[in-house]
Amino acid sequence: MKIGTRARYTLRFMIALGRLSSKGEPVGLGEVSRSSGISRRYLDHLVVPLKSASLIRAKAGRAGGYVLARPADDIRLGDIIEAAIGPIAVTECAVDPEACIAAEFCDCRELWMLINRRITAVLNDYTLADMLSETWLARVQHELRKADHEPELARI
Amino acid sequence: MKIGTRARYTLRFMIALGRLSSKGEPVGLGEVSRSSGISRRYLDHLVVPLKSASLIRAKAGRAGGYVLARPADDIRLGDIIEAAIGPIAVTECAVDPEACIAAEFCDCRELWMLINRRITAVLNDYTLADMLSETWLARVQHELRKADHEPELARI
DNA sequence: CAAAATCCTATGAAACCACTAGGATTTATC
DNA sequence: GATAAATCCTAGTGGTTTCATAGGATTTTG
Repeated sequence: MKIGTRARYTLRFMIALGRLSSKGEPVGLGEVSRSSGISRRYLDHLVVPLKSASLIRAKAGRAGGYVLARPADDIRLGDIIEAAIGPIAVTECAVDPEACIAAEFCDCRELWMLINRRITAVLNDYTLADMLSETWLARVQHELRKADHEPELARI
Repeated sequence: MKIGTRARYTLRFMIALGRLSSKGEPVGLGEVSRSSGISRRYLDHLVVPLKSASLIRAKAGRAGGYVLARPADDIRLGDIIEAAIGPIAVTECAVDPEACIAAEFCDCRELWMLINRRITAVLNDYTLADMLSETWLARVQHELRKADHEPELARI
């Protein structure tokens, strides 16, 4: 039930890239490394699946680097996470009904499916642009309060 | 982002126990093993944290076994899962604000918190009694359709 | 006492994760 | 065309966690 550093760092990378490449100029991994605190060598890895998924574009050679392949508001957080670690599937059976070997014993499948949906719902509701915007924090904190059933508890 | 067999088997164990011990008689692990398809030896392990969390009670010796320590409608699914694998925390920082070392770089904490809340919300909304009831499947499938924004798609 | 159960400790195999490393290739600039 | 700066490709390692089995000690009831 953990989200590993792979997914977390990948998201942080995309946020950093979104900030640094706003002018459309390629950004080198060295610069991203400095501004995100992720080791240059590790970034090398994170970048591969993002490229395969066409979320970023690379320009090789001197003065090369990476750019977002699409506008940030067209990149859902789920796209990023799935590129990093594959499809969201808290269990096999949550995603593939056939994968449930113990169907005769086990009534848990719909529960795992429900949890899976709740996670993907969050990830699909927000885009990279949302996380880059000024109002991001306020928006999520508002959502958090709704979940809490604690309406209107100002914290600023 | 996986829910391991530990948590899944523990839940299945509790469901099986709930069914078998409805009369308040202790149920042996041998019987649970047969009816749940989980190896007797492995059940031995799953049972320990459930007992520590006072979700089940053991009666040792001949004709001993386990019983639910409370009525099933007083046992939330979250209680079971947390007993099995500890607090739900998709990331450290989602649960402990201090755990975020990279706060200066990273704006992801509220996102992980939100996902964490969505998961615990499901787990706290339902009880073991819900999963034991006849209407369980229909209820969850209804929830799933709501999430889909596919209102009223009958499937029976 | 003996059977049937819980209870305790250990261990091994496998998978997964985080990260490092070396070096090949590409390409803009001089 | 050489060079520097970047991407790109392939390995591999150390550590942790997880899944599961096993042996045997202890408890308690018939």
